[in-house]
Amino acid sequence: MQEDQRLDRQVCFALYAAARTATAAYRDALAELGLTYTQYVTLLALWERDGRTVSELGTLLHLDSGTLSPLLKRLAAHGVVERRRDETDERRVSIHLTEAGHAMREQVEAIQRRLREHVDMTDEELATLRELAHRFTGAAAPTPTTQGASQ
Amino acid sequence: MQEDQRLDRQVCFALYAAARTATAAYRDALAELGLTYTQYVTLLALWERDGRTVSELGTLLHLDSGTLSPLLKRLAAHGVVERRRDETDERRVSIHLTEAGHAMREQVEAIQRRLREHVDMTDEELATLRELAHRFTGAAAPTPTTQGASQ
DNA sequence: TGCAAATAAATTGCGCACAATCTTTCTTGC
DNA sequence: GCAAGAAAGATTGTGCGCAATTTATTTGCA
Repeated sequence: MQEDQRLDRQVCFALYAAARTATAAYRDALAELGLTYTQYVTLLALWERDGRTVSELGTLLHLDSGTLSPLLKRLAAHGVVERRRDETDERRVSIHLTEAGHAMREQVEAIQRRLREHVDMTDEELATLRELAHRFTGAAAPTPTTQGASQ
Repeated sequence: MQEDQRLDRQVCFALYAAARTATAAYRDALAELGLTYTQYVTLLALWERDGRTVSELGTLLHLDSGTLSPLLKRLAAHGVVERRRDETDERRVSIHLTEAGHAMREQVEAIQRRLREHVDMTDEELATLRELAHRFTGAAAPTPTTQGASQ
C-alpha cells in the first residue's frame, strides 16, 4: 500500500548498498597490500597529517576507540604505523606512519586511479554524489531523540 | 601532494560515512522494536513480497547466506518471521512474515516519516542522492579484476 | 592539597559482512 | 538409474562498528 516504503525508494538503503559496493570495489586491490577498507581510510587520514591521536582519527572517520584500538593494533602489527604514548598527556596515543606506511601511498594512488576509471560516471555526477552524501551525513547525524523527542 | 587523495575528496568515503549515519539514525527507534538496520531492510523486502527464499533476499539486499542465515534465525527467534523448507525443492528455505511481523509495518512507517522530517534536505535532493547512489552501485559493482585486469 | 569529575584508550560483547568451506538436495548427461 | 556437477543454505573464521564498561590519567575546584 505505502509506496514510499518500497526498498528502492529508500535513500538510506541506496546509501547502504552503495557504500558496500564501494568497499567491495577496493577489496581485492587493497588485500594485495594487506589492507582492509577501514585501514585504508585510516591511512588516508594519516597521510594528510601524521601523528594524529586515536580520538582525532575517531572524529575524522566517525569511529570510536572500540573500532580503532584493535584496528590500529593490526596496522602496527603489519608494520604500517607505530603507536606512541604522548609524553605530556599519558592518556593519549598518537599514531605515526612507518617507512612502509609512507611507501604505500603511491600504490594506493594507483589503485584509486584504476577504480575511478572503472566507474562509468562523470566527474560532475561523482562530485554531486559526494556533496549530497556529505550533506546527508551532516543533516542526519545529530540523533532525532536528542533534538526534539522530549515532546 | 596529490589533492585527489584527500579524505574529503573521496566519493567512497562520503558514501561510507553517509551509510553509517543513515543506519545510526534508525538505530534507537528500531531498537525499540528489537530490530537492527539490516533486519529492518529484510522486513522491507518481505513486506513487498512475502515468502521469499534466502537467495532472493540475498540478491535484493546484496547479502549472502553467511549474513542472512544467522540474521533470519534471529528474526525467527524474535517471532517476526518463520522459516519453511520448500516442499518441492528441499534445498530452499522460504521466509514468511508472522502476524507480529506484519503488525510491525505501521510502526516502522511512523519511524520512517519521523526520520524524513528530521533530515533538512528537499525531496529533490534526496531523490538525486538516491538515484546517484543507485547508479554508483550499478557502475562500481562488477569487480574491476574480473572485467579488465587480465592485461 | 585532595578528591570528584572529565577525558583518552582499551576491553568486552553482539551483530553484521564476507570469504571459504561443508552438507544436502537437485539437475544433468549418459 | 546413476554418477558428476551445480545449486541452496549453513557453518566457520576474521574484521569491522558500536554500546557499555573498565582502566589510567588529567583537570577542576572546594
